[in-house]
Amino acid sequence: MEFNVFAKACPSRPTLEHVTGRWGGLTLGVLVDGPLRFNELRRRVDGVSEKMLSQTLQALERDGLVHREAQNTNPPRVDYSLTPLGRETADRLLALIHLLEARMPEVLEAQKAYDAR
Amino acid sequence: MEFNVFAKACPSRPTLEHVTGRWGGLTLGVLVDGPLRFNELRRRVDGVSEKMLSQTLQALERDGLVHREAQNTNPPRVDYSLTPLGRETADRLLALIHLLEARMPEVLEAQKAYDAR
DNA sequence: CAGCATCCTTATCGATACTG
DNA sequence: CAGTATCGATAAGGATGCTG
Repeated sequence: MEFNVFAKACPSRPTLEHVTGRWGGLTLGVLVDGPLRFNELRRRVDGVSEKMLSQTLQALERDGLVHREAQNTNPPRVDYSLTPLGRETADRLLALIHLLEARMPEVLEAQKAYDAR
Repeated sequence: MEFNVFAKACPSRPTLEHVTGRWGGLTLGVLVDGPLRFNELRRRVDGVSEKMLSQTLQALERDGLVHREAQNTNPPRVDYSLTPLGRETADRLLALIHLLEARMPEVLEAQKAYDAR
């Protein structure tokens, strides 16, 4: 079977959107450093709301990229971690993120030039 | 200077969003094969509307990832191509896309398992 | 702590019509 | 051909209150 994200109806496209979406990428990104709990994640992914983080984690879990482990204690404790596939995905994502971060001076330069026209 | 996409106000975050956004990534992805004209792009990025493609291209051009070359002929002809930075970015993006496409069976499997609970 | 439910505001998007 | 302008539907997102 062939998958192609460039095709409108390909099932790979929703998954790509989860991974590259506003919060999906950042969530995967912070999880490469190891498992994190819900509120820990919230703090690291600066700006994400409870609701969005929750939704994002569910989508990533459903895609098999994130593993959710709930301990039935009081207070409750839930650990989120990357699956093997999640880690591979996150690695590629971080390669992109690091490139962009490193080249931001160039980007800002281009923006200034564009706006000056 | 330090850039960090995980920080809410970092200027790198909008750029990451342009690159990983719904249409930005696909647009960069098809441009790796060489320069394309507007309507050619529209056809290849299946599902994108005129408006979204236009906006996407402007954002990518402003970030210095895409080069726009307009010829003042009649009918008009405009070629879009990747800048060197755009190409490096697209390469990383494609690495991610190809990984996901290759592993979609695994993803679909995980989704089925998730939904069955 | 780790969420879900609800409401409400805002941005996104697509469709349509139009221009140089 | 390569767009821009405008509008209405829809979805994303934030704030708040509540639960086990």
